[in-house]
Amino acid sequence: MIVLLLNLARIRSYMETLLKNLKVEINDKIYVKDPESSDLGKRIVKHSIEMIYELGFEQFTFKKLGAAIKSNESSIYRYFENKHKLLLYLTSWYWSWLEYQLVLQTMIITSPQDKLIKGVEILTQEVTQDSSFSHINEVLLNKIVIAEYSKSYLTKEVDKENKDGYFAIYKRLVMRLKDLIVAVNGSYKFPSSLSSMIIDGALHQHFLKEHFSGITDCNKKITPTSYFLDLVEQLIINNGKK
Amino acid sequence: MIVLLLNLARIRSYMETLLKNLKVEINDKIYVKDPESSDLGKRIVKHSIEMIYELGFEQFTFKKLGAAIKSNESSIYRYFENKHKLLLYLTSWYWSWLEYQLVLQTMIITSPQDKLIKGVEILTQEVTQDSSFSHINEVLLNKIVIAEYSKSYLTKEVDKENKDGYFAIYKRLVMRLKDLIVAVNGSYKFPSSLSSMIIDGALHQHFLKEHFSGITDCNKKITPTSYFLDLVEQLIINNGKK
DNA sequence: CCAAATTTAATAGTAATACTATCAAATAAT
DNA sequence: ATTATTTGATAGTATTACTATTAAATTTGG
Repeated sequence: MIVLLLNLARIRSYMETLLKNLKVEINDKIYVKDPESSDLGKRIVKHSIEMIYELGFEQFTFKKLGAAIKSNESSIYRYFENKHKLLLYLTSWYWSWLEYQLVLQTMIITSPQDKLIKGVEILTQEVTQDSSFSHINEVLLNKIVIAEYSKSYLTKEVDKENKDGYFAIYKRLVMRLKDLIVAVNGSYKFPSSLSSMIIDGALHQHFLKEHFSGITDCNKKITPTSYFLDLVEQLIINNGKK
Repeated sequence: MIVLLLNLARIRSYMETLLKNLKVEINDKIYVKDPESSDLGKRIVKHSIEMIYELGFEQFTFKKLGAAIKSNESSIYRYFENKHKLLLYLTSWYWSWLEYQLVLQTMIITSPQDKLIKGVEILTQEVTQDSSFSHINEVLLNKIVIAEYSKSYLTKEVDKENKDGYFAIYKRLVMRLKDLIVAVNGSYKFPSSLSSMIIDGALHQHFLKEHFSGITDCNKKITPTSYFLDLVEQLIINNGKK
């Protein structure tokens, strides 16, 4: 009984530590003023998600956003230097949210294999319901990440921005999946590449099934998740068992 | 002897058919005027490759290109509607060139496994030497494809442009690799997804090793090719043997 | 090889984008 | 209630992404 209580206490403390680290905390160099700190900031975030989803990143402008929220273009510049920084903010928020899902939902699983399977599921499935956070629509944000995330790092400024930590959350998430892979099969030679490929590849397969359906096996029935689960099973789990 | 001659004749005719289909022929809706048809057109292509490589696609403009080739901005618009179309042209050229490499270099291989291995090598390795085509630098073009290709399809116009056949060469190349996969292991459930993932994933891994080296196992010694070869060996070749 | 047709260069101009600056009005904090 | 901060409104700049026009240069066909 005492052992049980001690374990519970340990688990609780462990969870608290994790949850603290997992708060959606975005590098404050990404914004000029924290959009979470005001009503206007939250409206900027909320409506920018809707507008980028509808118009695409190229057609989206601060002027249009200003009109949509009945605020002024110049006010938006007080929160974000430019739309690139806003995209970095939104995608960082998304990866942070996904990391939170990953850690929370794998925490209670003890089997490394089941942990890995759950992890792959979380990181490759489509987001279908808008949960918890009031002003942020995760369903749309998932679609934005599929269509726009690569534009945030395929720039000439990537090395500088990487140094400034703008991609830290994304990279940490890749490393978490890598750790799950290594835990099942320590002898696999390319755990980091596999992890980064699963996360990026899932975005790509989701894109393909919507737009280039001829070059993917994924569709409404066969999900990217089932493809990547099969992949991981063959490469990591089955070989890990041997 | 006669049999041998007949075979040679058949092989030659087969090669001719293939080479005809493989001529770098780009959908003529991509350009206003064929850049191959004039000296100015070739200079536009040659220098746009150098400029996009140096400046990145966002900073590259027709005005700057005009200045670089000592020609006029308006003259460039007679060849390409806008820089997006120019990017489509360059990347189509690249995929066509790669397809040519793929078909030519796998043609003489009879073993399906060796064919697949060679195919994966061709489609995942870095381009290191500028061959054959006078005014097009394939080494730079490969780097442009790594850094910019996804921008050509991650747009709101993708479905329309896809219907117009702007991505046909790329998709055909994915299908060719898929065919190589199926030839080795017909029971693998996701040959198209694996093929598209290898081609896109190789670009991604090349990017990561240059800019986010922490989340890939690839580097100067461990190439993306060795990673993808191992993948294909485990998923397709070993299981195909069983 | 000369005239006609085509291509290219030069210039100008437009609408939109991506900002910056200024200042007044509204709101919140002490 | 006063002060500080935030927001809104207006204006302005440099650059981009084009289009239009016309003259000069080049190519081509008879």
